Amino acid sequence: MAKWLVKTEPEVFSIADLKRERATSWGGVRNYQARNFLRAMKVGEEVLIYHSNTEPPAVVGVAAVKRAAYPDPEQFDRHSEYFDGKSTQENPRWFSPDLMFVKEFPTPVELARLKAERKLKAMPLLQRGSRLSVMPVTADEFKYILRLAGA
DNA sequence: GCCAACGTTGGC
DNA sequence: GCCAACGTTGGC
Repeated sequence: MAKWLVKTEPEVFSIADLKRERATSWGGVRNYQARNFLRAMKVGEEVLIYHSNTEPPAVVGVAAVKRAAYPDPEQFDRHSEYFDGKSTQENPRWFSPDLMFVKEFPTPVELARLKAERKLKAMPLLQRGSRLSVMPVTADEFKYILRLAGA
């Protein structure tokens, strides 16, 4: 089973929102590399939730894949900011899985902390200039981050 | 198909 | 608010 990490801006959608809603469609991703990772997610796989563009940026908890990726309906909605005129029902471009809340860390693992860990230095999240919003995490990295969270 | 211009991301 | 990094767009 693969492990994953997804970024979200807490001002837009936070882990507290996910906790309250129990599950959500992880939509609006409009980057091909990230899209490919979303499509590779399988039901039951675990996903680290990362808060970006906030102070401090941090891994804040865990979700799980509830439903494998399906075409993101917003790409067909002319009034959505995620509308894509080049997508068709027959040939959708963008996909979103459903993610469900698993747990929120009592203590978030801050970006500065992740950066200080040699074992995590290969994570795309920590690469200079990486803007990838969905990425795979190795089993070791996943375990290690849970340990840093005291979870 | 190249590549400059532009927009976005996201840490700081 | 700044700006580096990167992806996308569009003229040619």
